[in-house]
Amino acid sequence: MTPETSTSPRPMGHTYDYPRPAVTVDCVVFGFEQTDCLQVLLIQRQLPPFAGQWALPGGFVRPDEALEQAARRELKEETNVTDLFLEQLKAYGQPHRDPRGHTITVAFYALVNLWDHTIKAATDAKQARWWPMHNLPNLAFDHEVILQDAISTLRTTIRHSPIGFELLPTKFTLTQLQRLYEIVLDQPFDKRNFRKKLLKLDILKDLNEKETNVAHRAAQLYQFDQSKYKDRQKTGFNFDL
Amino acid sequence: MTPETSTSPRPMGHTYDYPRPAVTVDCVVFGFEQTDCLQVLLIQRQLPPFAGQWALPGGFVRPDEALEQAARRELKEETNVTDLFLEQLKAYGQPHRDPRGHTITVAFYALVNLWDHTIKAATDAKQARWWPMHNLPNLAFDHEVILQDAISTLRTTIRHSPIGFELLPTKFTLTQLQRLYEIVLDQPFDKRNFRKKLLKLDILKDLNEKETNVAHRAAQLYQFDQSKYKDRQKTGFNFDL
DNA sequence: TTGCTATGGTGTATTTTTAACACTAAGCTT
DNA sequence: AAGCTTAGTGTTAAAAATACACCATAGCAA
Repeated sequence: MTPETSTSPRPMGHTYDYPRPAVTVDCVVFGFEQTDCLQVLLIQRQLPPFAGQWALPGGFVRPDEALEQAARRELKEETNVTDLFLEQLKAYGQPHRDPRGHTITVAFYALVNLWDHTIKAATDAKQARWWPMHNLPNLAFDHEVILQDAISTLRTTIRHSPIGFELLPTKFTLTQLQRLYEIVLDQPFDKRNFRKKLLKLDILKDLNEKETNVAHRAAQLYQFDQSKYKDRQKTGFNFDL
Repeated sequence: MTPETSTSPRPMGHTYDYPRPAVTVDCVVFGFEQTDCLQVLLIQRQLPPFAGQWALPGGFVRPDEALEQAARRELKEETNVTDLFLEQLKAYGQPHRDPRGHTITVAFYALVNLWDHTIKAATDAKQARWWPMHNLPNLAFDHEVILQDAISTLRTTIRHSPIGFELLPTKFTLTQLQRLYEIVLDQPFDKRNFRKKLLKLDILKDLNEKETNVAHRAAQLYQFDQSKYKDRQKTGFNFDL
């Protein structure tokens, strides 16, 4: 979400020779669940404008704070999520996107895996919860636009760069990986071809370890091998799934 | 470039409850010349900080001005370039990137064709000129970083989306197009394969018209056909050169 | 213990795409 | 008329993408 007006104690004014827009950061946080759907983390606004409406987590950039740092801080404050994959999406600066006045927001998108991270909803007076992509509430500000841009960027990026693993537990099966791609790209893949292709990339480490507690044949577990990936990159190789 | 401090008459102060970073836009303008090299448009700073140094054209975002609009305005003011292809690159907000204080810049990259546009250098007190990519001067602020990011984005984007045509005259030959790709991607292409691939995409209009005033066999002229391209897109087709 | 259910895991044949490669054609210059 | 310079064209071999169906194994229930 974008600026609050009265959360912290009111300091004295800050004066500049020329008018300045306000600057915020907002985060589109994607999560993936075995429920087989992509989810987005939203918070419910407590204060006007758009009080009661759902919005992207975010807030003001502080003095001398880097943009990414601001995004991580706000995410921690509002949703208690830390150590996630975070990448800049785009800056949005339409003059009337915030009814309180000219506000520029720098949007980020983030990927978390819901196995390792448990989101503590409702910190402060703000409620945070996951929403399935298919069934989103109305969003405050221009956050619908930002969210759509984020999905579109996620789709493009996941095909050209191995970021999908960020949405899975460290140890995963090839079927889980395939599901993830099918859901994000909304497109089915052939099981045999998918496995062939991925194993041929030679960026997965076979853990010689199997799933447990499943009511069927246990699947082999794999792990994304970052160092293998970097080696392969040097040899002019493309991920391109 | 980034903020000036004393260009316009000094208005009275503007006061806010919380401190705000300054917000600017900067543009990486790419041009392509038959000299067979990619060029970047830079301006020479007249005022401190970094007076005398070369920098990306840019400046403050005005109140209630959209980001892209600000970028276009600054480009026109500083270099007299209008009507160009302009796309947002990234926002840069490292706290000390501007010695005058916390300043966030939203960078854009632009493509112009040097046949149709003639850049009027030296408007105002600022000098503007094209620099070949291989031989750039030192740049002010963090503009080297921005420029490198822009090239890298240009390389990626030109391979997946038909933006290369923006750097060529409306009517061009297949050889010119191939040169452009070779220079931007710094990679040779096989003449026959390149032509086959491009013609097969079916997004070029054969103009039934030939080059003139050349000291050798005249080449066929083509034009990028945007409507054909959009039709093809609908059929789930990828540019992917 | 048997068999039912659910998911894991594997290979081959066909088509499509990519890559490598060299000569003739045409227009202008001298 | 010869020579220079760039335009324009087709084939073959290798690699990659696609389409497709059955047996294996673990847990659970009868």
